[in-house]
Amino acid sequence: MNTALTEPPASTKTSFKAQMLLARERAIVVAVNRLLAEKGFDLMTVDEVALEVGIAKASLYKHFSSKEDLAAAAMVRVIGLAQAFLASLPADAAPLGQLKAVARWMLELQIKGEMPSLPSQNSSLRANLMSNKAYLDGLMQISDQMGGWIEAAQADGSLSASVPPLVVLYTLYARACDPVPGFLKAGGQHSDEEIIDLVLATCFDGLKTR
Amino acid sequence: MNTALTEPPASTKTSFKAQMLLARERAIVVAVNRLLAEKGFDLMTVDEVALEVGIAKASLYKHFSSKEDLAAAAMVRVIGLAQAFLASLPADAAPLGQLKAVARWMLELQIKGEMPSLPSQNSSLRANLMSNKAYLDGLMQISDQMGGWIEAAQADGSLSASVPPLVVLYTLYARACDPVPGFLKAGGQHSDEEIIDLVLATCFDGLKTR
DNA sequence: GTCTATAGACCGATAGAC
DNA sequence: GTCTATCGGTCTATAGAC
Repeated sequence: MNTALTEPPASTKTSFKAQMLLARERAIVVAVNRLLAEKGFDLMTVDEVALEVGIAKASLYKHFSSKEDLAAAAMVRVIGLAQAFLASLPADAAPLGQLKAVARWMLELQIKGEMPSLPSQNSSLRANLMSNKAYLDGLMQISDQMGGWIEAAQADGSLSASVPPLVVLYTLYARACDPVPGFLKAGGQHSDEEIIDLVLATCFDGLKTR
Repeated sequence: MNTALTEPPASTKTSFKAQMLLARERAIVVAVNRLLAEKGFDLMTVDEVALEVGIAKASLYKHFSSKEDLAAAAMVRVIGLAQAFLASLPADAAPLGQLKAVARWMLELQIKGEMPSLPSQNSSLRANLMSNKAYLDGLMQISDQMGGWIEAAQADGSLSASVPPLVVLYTLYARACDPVPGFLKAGGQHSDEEIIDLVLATCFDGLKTR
């Protein structure tokens, strides 16, 4: 056997343990993300999460002190994915194209069943999220970037100037929990790609004839 | 005293009792409707409903045999309201105008906090609703009527022909649970009327410049 | 006096927390 | 693996109508 593998330097020992913890934490968050997308916060049980990860429920509470914290971690993860996607976009593209790309990305995540959705009514959950710095900072950064594109797109005439930028931003965010893709998917008449194209078209072009 | 009031015909005796039952049933359904709009199905408790109506929980179960039945009754009520609204529309108006009117009606109901919203994930609830004839019949009738308008609007060129009618129908239905009005209302920058106009405009005209 | 409907205690199950 | 709270659902004693 390779001694480099069986006898790593002492410094990697703690690093290894830390990495295991990190890996398990990631696994937990991924599981929560999926369950949150599948059943929503209220119907997701902590037991399910532990079962899916394959660890004891008590171990969950070593990482996250409440069910709300679990959900918050999943939201922070998605925010991070969104930030990574935004950063991967070519900086010199047309602003309207950037906005469309973001909307498409959210719809793809949703239709793949990987978009966690929290009930907007649950106040304890909202309070928890609103005191989560990582979530708020990420959301703010995304909103700033998209806000810039929205203003640029209105300035270059591609986006309607009669809709306030905040309304545009919220309308795009709302694609993350749009029920229409799910309805269409259940209908079975369209492929996922067609569904996304249709929803994007109705969102940007409207229902009326152009 | 008026004997006509103190001594009604015998037939009104049972009618009076029945009317009281009916009135209470209506009160229950209205309360459920409000709570369903406010907190959603999962967070609404049967005790709350009983408290709001001012009757004992056991009395609730004289009228409705389960929490799912309560929710279904609220949905049937809203379906009935929608049917009444559709029937009140002038039959000779332009089809696009009819569709806009329906979307506006749904948004108004939602922004007033009177649109019950069920989690689309809860399967026991869905099964219950899907076996409710009154609900299904009402929904079908509404869909037929709106489907007719959609096809007419596409035929007269006012509605985009490149969007399948079913997608149009679902997109309009989705206004009932659109989170954008709630976000805008929380922002406090717009009146309810402005919010509805903005959401309707983005829905029918799209985000892009025309 | 009888009978119905009500109020409110009560039970079992489940889920979050430790 | 345990503890506790909560919630959906039921049971029983009682008040009031006839």
